[in-house]
Amino acid sequence: MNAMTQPQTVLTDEITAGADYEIVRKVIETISENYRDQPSLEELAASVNMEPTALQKLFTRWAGLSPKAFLQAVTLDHARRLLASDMPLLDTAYEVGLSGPGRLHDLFVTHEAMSPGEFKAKGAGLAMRYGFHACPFGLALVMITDRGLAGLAFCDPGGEREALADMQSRWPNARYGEDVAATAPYAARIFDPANWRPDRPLKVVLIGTDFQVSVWNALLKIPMGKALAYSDIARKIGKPDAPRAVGAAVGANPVSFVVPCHRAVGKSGALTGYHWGLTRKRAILGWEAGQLAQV
DNA sequence: ATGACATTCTTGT
DNA sequence: ACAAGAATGTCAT
Repeated sequence: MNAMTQPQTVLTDEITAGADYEIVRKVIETISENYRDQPSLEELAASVNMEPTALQKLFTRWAGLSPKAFLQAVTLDHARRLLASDMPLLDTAYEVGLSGPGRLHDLFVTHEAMSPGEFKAKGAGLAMRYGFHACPFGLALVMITDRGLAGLAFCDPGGEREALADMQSRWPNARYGEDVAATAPYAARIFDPANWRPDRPLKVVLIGTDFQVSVWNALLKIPMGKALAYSDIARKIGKPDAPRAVGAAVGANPVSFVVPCHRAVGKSGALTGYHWGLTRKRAILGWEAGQLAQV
């Protein structure tokens, strides 16, 4: 009955990309459940009924990392190393210095917060356009206003309606309309590192409470390939005793991936929760490790 | 390793 | 206004 609300926007090549992610996702799941046992390529391939070489190729093309290297990247030790680097992340002016070595910079964004009045209206008078697009982590729901990107959510094929409802509940009074042509350029820019350039920053509108916006700001200053503990973020925004509230605020981030909520981890380096699924958090972290490895 | 609880902010009633 | 919940952290077993 809801067939009409299922957007028929997925092109052929995007469908195969989605199917690939399904396989990759299963493998990642297997890896993260048994990473202590160091599952071999053969075992992983068997778990998804594939030839080892085929899986190797698919996985590497997807992540820029072999399954074995990926296994390394989601290990506790690795996350701990990301934390251990004691460079003064949040004290340096992040916007200026990063244009240096080729592709080694992050997605650049300019962001503005919504005025308190607009926030209180829960999106009233806001025209929200949205579209679903294939990305390396499944399907991405991109939502934009005329002031820039306002929302980014993830789902698996078939979960479109649920993801859309999740996002709409955040701004119940906004008007919504599907507009894939308008959102497609955003998706292309966000998920292709080749388009991450300071001269073409991405416009983002942050819609949230003061506390939430300050947390999201802190997240934006974590460079790719680094991570911060929730308690560290709490300290950085001047609320050292509120790590749990930080966790809640991170989880409420409506623009996932662009605001790198996946770079917040537990103090021990353990990957804790993720609104769109812990597997996806691992996938994103592994994918970022692959991007860095390609430089 | 496991579990209780402390502490802060958001949200729905 | 109040109570419950949240993507945590810590301390005691």
